[in-house]
Amino acid sequence: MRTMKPQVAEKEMDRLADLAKALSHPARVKILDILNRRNACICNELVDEFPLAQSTVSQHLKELKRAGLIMGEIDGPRTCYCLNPDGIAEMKKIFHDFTQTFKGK
Amino acid sequence: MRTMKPQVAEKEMDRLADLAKALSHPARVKILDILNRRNACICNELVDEFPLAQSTVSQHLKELKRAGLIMGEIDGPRTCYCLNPDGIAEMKKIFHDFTQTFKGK
DNA sequence: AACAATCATCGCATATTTACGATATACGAT
DNA sequence: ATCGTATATCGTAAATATGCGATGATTGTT
Repeated sequence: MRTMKPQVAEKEMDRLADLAKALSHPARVKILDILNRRNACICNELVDEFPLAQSTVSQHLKELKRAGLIMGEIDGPRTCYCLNPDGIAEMKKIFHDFTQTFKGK
Repeated sequence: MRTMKPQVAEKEMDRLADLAKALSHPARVKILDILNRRNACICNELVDEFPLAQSTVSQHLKELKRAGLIMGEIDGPRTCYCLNPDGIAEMKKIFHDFTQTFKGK
């Protein structure tokens, strides 16, 4: 044991950067917030919340899916999006662990 | 009072996205970690920690400064970087508030 | 079968990011 | 004054991100 300091491992920092990238656009943060407050959401409804084209929203959804934060379930001609509990839990843990390493309130 | 749900305001979500952008590169996450574990750090020492050119590290430092997470104090021919306590505190609060809005562990 | 609706993907344009080497600036030492 | 060290900034190239409209694929409806 070389140090006692609460450390965040290299891999966790890489994953943190990856999650942060997924959150690095306001539209994506807001999508997560919407999916959280409603329990799930048809893609269409999401599009209505933004001044963005449908294809653009779809791309943002893809990035959130890539990061493991949401899931999309095909339901007839629609796609129903919801949070991915595992990804959200991981995000909570990693952000918590990281921010906790900093002293102060 | 229109809703009781714990909400993260639009502005906070925008700031979250901005902070996330600053954390969206592994090198920048690691710089914060280094500055946290040592109390402060000469730019030069930082450069040695990465397989990156000095100018590249300097750019990453600039982005972290832009986001308000670090400060650079000129000290003779060197620049001594350290965490910006206010920015770090804000980051902790905003990430905490946001992640807390999600149910589950 | 034809049509409308929903959504992902493609192609493209533009903007931003990332990285580097070269240069400029500032300072300390000789 | 010259030189070396440390660092920021500039110019540039390549990669990635962002946004849009058009197109495709799928499904439900008529």
